[in-house]
Amino acid sequence: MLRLTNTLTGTLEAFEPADGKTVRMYVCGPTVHDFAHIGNFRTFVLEDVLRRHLKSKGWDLLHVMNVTDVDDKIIAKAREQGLDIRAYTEKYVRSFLEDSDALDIERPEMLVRATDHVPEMAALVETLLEKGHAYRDGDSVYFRVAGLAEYGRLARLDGKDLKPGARVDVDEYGKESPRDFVLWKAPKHEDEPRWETSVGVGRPGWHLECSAMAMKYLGPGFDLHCGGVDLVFPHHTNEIAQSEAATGRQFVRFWIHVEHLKVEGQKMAKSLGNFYRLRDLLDRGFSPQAIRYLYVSVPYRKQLNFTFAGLEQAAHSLDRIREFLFRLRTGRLPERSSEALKTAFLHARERFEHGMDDDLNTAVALAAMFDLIRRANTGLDAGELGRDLQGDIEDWFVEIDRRLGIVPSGDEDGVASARDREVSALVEARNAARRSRDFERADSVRRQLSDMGVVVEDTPDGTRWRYR
RNA sequence: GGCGCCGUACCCAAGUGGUAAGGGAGAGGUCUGCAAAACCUUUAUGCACCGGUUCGAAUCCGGUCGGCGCCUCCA
Repeated sequence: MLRLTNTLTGTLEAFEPADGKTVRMYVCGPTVHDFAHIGNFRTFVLEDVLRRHLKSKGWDLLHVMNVTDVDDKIIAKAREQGLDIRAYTEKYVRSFLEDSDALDIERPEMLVRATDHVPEMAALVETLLEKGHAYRDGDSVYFRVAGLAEYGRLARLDGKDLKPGARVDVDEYGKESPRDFVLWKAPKHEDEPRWETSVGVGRPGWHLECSAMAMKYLGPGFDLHCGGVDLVFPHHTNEIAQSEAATGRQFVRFWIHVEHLKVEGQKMAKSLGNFYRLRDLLDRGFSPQAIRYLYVSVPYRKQLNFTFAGLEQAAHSLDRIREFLFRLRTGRLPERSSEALKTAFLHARERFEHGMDDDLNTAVALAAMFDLIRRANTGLDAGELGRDLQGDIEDWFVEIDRRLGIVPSGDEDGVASARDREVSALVEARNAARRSRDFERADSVRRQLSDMGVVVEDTPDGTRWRYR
């Protein structure tokens, strides 16, 4: 049984899709005004882990992710560059998808852009106006929070504690109350992007797109909605308010929020010089998989302190997995395994699943995997791991990879290329030298291989090699 | 000021009343021509600190100190 912490109640609750079959899930995607940073990707990777876990439970998935491709920053930057917003954002949408692929993030069933759904948003505004939950000020439309008893429940605000002097957008002077938020913005400048819609000329407010698109594709009420913790208020709070005011029913059953990451103990900020995009880390020689491992190693509800030392540790942890699989695949194994080892294998698999079911406790899941690695290595040494388990264990690691995306591939054992044949010849030459006890020659070949990025290891079962 | 989270070994981290998982790093050892990998041993009588509840607390309660988040840009 899967249990997740629902922000709506603040407690761990058993989760299953309302219809028992298909999980309807909406995720707040990137605002494409710039390249996504490593903080964004922590959220997206952990949402991906959730997505994969839900699939493993046997449910179908309808996962919608939005791309916010119109907002103040986009408009300003596009204008600076003399581009229309579509042309401006295209580059960042593409880059987001490339980075997502590099991090092995699965594509949602639907990726939807705000600017493709303006009519739906306008329709939602109309409904809110009709029902008296919205009001006009000039060509702008605002949502009226007053009278909604439930407002702010998600963020645990009592609704009236707006800090005096808090930031209030200067163009929203037309609001009846500071708590109200804009649904539809009248154009401020001549060259601003605008849409002619049933509610008038202008552009949508921030929160509107998610309500409109989520309800269009997932229905007025659906199972799961995810995002970073910073979205709890105001974004998700306002999504709930406007959606439920329009439909009169519960918008989302489960809200899941991913904690932020810090960098070297501090908030990541351009002004602190600790702001990283994925590309920045790859340029420093870190693998996307090490980055993903670091994300996965800390459960989603805990702040992750991102450090380069931590990233190196993650890379080393990956090495341990890689070494084990290499040994498992290349070892000379007996026919049968010991009962104790079989039991340990089943126990590890169980513990992995229990960890994941317990609010996606990825740290426990990884611990279960490493326990099995240690136990299997011992078994390999003692000759108690047989061919009857070899395939099962390999299959399990394929499954772990399908679930967490953190298992190094076995590419080094792949189809022999011309280079592979060259390496094999050198390895054989080295062994010939070793047999004739010409260790100087043997070591010189080892150095040559090392320069080619090849690691050579001598084992009781013979010499094996792989690319570093 | 209001609401909330966190503080576990050198680093990361699990743990939600029953006597400290896991990973990385370090030290010693086994194996080994060398090297690597692997394995074994080792690194918290103690979980920020002080009290309390309890037969028993890292886990519950109160307080103190420290760090972080949100209170209309934010993943």
